[in-house]
Amino acid sequence: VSRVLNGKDVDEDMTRRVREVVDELGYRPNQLARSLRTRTAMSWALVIPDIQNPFFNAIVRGAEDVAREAGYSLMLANTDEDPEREAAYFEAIVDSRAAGVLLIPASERETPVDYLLERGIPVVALDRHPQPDDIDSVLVDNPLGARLATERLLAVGCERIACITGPLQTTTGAGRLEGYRAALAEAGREVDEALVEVSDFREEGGYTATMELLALDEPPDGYFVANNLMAVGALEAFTEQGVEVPGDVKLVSFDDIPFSRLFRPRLTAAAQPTYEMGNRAARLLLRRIQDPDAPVEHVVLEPTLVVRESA
Amino acid sequence: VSRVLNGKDVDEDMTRRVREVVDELGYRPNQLARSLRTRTAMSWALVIPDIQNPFFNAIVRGAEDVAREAGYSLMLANTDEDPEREAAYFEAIVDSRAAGVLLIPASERETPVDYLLERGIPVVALDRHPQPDDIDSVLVDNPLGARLATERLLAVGCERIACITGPLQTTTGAGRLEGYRAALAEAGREVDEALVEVSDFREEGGYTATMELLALDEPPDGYFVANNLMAVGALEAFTEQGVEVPGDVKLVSFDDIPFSRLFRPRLTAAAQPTYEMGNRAARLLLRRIQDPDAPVEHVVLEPTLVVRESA
DNA sequence: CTGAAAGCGCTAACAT
DNA sequence: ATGTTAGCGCTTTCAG
Repeated sequence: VSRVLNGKDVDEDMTRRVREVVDELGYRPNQLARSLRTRTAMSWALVIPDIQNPFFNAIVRGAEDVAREAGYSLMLANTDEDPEREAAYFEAIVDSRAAGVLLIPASERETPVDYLLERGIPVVALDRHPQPDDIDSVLVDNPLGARLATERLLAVGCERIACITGPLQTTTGAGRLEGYRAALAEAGREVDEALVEVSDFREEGGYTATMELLALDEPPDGYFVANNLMAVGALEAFTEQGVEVPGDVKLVSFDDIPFSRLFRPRLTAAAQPTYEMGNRAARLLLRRIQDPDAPVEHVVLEPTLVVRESA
Repeated sequence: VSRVLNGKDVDEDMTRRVREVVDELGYRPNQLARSLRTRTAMSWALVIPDIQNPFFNAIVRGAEDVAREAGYSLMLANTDEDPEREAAYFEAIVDSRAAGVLLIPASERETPVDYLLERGIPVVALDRHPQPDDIDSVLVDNPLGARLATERLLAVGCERIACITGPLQTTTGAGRLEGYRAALAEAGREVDEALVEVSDFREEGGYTATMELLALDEPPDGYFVANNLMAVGALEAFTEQGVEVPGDVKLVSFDDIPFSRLFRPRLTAAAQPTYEMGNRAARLLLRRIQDPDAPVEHVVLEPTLVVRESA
């Protein structure tokens, strides 16, 4: 029976007979026993840091389609940006003998990718790059997106452009600040370090940073905010302080927000190709499973500027 | 070793000795083998219909906290409102011998809850109620929420109040329409059937329904829209047609939307206690696992009206 | 090509 | 209280 169901060499008669009985009995192999024996299961895990961040949710879609088509079921794990929870999920993933993991690391330094690798589970990194960078990855060109955003602010006539970025030890935080600097340099502007805020990619952080910038003697007239949540925080600060966008100041964010066309103002943003990111990562994982020795691949996707009202 | 690790009767000496060696070797039991033997695993599945709908995402949080505390890992499955995908996930869930399932059914009629139940996996229904209603469930009081919403529209002086609801074969669609009717009846108003639109809980559907209502000879001056996505669609229709909210018409939606305070206009809504829903459902599941014969419980939570700008 | 037997790593039942 | 054995349901040798 095992041989028939797994498509090994069996003659036709046998095959037919087995199939018949299988159908009749509605027999389904016990996958647990199968996994115990083969040491692998037909499932993938997708580890995301924040189930409530629409950016990550959009990535899921792209991965799902590939997984389903290849016959894998995709289980999601929400780490809440907490390395401890992430570690707990890693254990559960190993326990389940998942065939592979799509990982958006909670932390670039603490995330124990090796724990999975050592146990034979291939990992593809998404959005952020965990420490040992010898695994497949799909990232977005962060400096490019930041440059597009900053250039837009320059183009609409901003003189003093602020940058609210995330933690500098993250690829995203550092890369986006880098792009901002590059854009200003190219335009022959000097960077006023007082206008650079290193925050935390959270709504609250964006709010606080904006309040600080607003309190400056010479406040900025343009804001590049390095992710969606912080942009929301910035908008709140503006509303609270009666600052009009795009009247008084302009703003460009990184990451799009669903329904953002209903915002006041509608946000101009460097949008990431979220579906594509999930899709490519899943395809990398598939390849890695089929050919463990394939050369490591680092895919870099390009963000695009979506111009709306805010700048 | 098995006995020590599972806390059976063993004397101290033995326990200590085993523990020592376990630590030294970094031994971790193979959960697959364990599950094969015990026919159950320390994991739960949470099945949601749309990973991009913030309402469902918020529910996840409440469930996670309970699961983690009780030592279960929570795996998410996104069905995309598709009964076929849902069925595929059900198989994967059975295969994994999950200890229980938190289910937001993709369809109230087609969802094969029995498939899980027959295989000994307890199920708690959330938000929607699948056909055989002899399982634990956590629902929101849909009629009440709709009444609160409609009463608000009455209170702000609306004369012709429309209702855009979801499919009537769903508890949510039917219940919300029911509450709308009840509120009007209580106020001594007659329901103009031309103002009742049965749609599909999607953005597109909300848009279309609103366009139809707008085209009426005597268009409504108040809109009760029965979920968040359709409210977004309605807002789009208004924007497109140059209808001002709350100037020209008022609107109250069901379900809150994250960041909706940044909307133009900020939405007044009957908000569901999402965290609480996930939390209660998870606690019901826990109880059901510990005591399979406990009486079936149907929890009904109350929505609250959040008044903002739109009505 | 097929039948038989061993064994994946664990727990539960049976002895002692 | 502990040592021993059988067996969960599969796949993979090894013979034939």
